[in-house]
Amino acid sequence: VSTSAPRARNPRGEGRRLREEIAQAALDLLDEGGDDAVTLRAVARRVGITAPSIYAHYSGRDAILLELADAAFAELAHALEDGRHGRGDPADRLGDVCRAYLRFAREQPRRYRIMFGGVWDAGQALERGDITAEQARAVGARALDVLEAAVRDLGTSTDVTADAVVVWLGLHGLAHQRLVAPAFPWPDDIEDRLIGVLTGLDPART
Amino acid sequence: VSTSAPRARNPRGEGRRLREEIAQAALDLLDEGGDDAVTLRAVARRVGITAPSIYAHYSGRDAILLELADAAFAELAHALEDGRHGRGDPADRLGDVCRAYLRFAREQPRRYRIMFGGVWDAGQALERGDITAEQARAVGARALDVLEAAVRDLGTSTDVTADAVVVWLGLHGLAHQRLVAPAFPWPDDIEDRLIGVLTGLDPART
DNA sequence: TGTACATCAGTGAACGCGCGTTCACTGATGTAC
DNA sequence: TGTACATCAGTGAACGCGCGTTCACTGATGTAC
Repeated sequence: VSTSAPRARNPRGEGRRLREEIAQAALDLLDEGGDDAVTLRAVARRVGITAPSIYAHYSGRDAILLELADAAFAELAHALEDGRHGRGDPADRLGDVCRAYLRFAREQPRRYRIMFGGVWDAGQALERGDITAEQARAVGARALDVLEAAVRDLGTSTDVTADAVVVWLGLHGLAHQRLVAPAFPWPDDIEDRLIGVLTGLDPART
Repeated sequence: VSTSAPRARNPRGEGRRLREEIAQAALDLLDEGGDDAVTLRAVARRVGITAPSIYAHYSGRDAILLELADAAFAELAHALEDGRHGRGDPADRLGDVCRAYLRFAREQPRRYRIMFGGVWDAGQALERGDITAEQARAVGARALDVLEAAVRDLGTSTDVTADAVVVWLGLHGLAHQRLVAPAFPWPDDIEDRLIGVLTGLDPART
C-alpha cells in the first residue's frame, strides 16, 4: 500500500496488457513468498489495481497458479535440454541432466514447489474443469521426455519410460527434501552419490 | 455442530484427560481431511468443547501439529523395524524395509504428508521455540537409524549414513509423488524397479 | 462538424467465511478451619 | 457439622485478520450517423 502515483489505465484495446502485468506480479510474489503469497488481493495490490479487475483476465486464483506452474514446467524442460546437449558419453550426459534438475530445484525453490510440492491437485483441477485432460497430460511431459531420451542413450535400459521415472523420483526426493528440510545434515556428496546410484541402472537387475 | 448430548466435564483432577481427547480428535481430522482440516476450532468442535479450552493443554495450533508429526514418525520407525526383522539375506531385508516405508506412505498418506510434505518448517519451529534443538534432531532419527542398520548389513557401503540417506530420498520421491500426483501413469513395477536401483548400491562407484 | 451511443478498462463497496487468540467469567467440587 | 474459600475445568463473547467473489457503477475514448 504505497502512495506512489496512481496507475495509468491502459489505452482502449490494450486491456490485454494487464494480463501480462498480473502474470508478472504473480510470479514475483511466488518467488518472494511462496504460493501462499499469491492471493488475488496481493496480486492486485502489486499491480496497482483492484481485485475484481483480475476476473477480466483470469477465472480466479487457481487459474493464476496453474499458469505459474505451467510456465515453471516449461522452464524446467528447457534447463534439462541444456543439460543434455553437453559433451561427453551418454552416462555423462544423463548425469548432466540430473544435475540440471537439481540445480533448478535449488535455485527456484518456490517454483519447484508449485510444480511438484502438492500445492494444487491436478486430478481435482481436472474435475472442476480448470484444466483439460490434454493439459493434465502435457504438464511435465516435456521435461520427462528429456530424461527419457537421456536414459535411452545409455542403451542399458529395457524399459526406458519406467527407468526415466525411477531417475526422476530419486531426483525429486532430494530436490524436495532439500527444499522442505534444509536444516537436515545433508552429506556433502549427496548429489553425486544419488546420481551415481540412479544412473548406475544395473542392466543385470531388470 | 450436532445436537448430541453436551459433553460431561472431567472430574476435578482429571483435566489431563482432555489432552488425550484433543490429540485423538486432531488425529481423526488429519486422517479424514489432511493437515488443513486440523484447525483449533475444528478440533474443539470434534471434542465438544470451545476453542479456548485447548490452550490449557497446547500452546496453540502448531503444538498440535507438531505432536501429530512426532507420533507419525514413531509409527514409521516401528513399521520399518518390523520390515527389518523379516527373514532372508541382508539385501532382502533392506528391500523389506523399503517396502514397509512405501506401504506406510501409501496407507497413511495424510500422516506421511505432515511428516515430509513441507507442511511445517522445523527450522522455523526451532527459531520460535516451539521445539528444542534436541527434538529437531530426534525427529525422524529413529526411522533413519533402521534404514542405516539395514544398509550396514549389506556390507557393501563405504558410507553407511550417506547411502541410507540416498535410499531414503529415493523412497521419499516415490512416496511423495504417488501422494500428490496419483493420476500420473505410474508403471506397474515402479516400486520393485526403484527398490532394485536403490539397493543395488554399486560398491565399485563409491 | 457535431452528437448520441457503444465499448472498454477498470473502480468501490460489500458479502460471508473461518481462522487464531484474548479476555473476563462461571459453576461445580474439594479442602481447611 | 458447618461454612468460607481456593481450585479447577471449562464457557461465551469478542477482537481483527485477509481471503475469494459478487454486484452495480463510472468515466474516458472511439465510432456511426
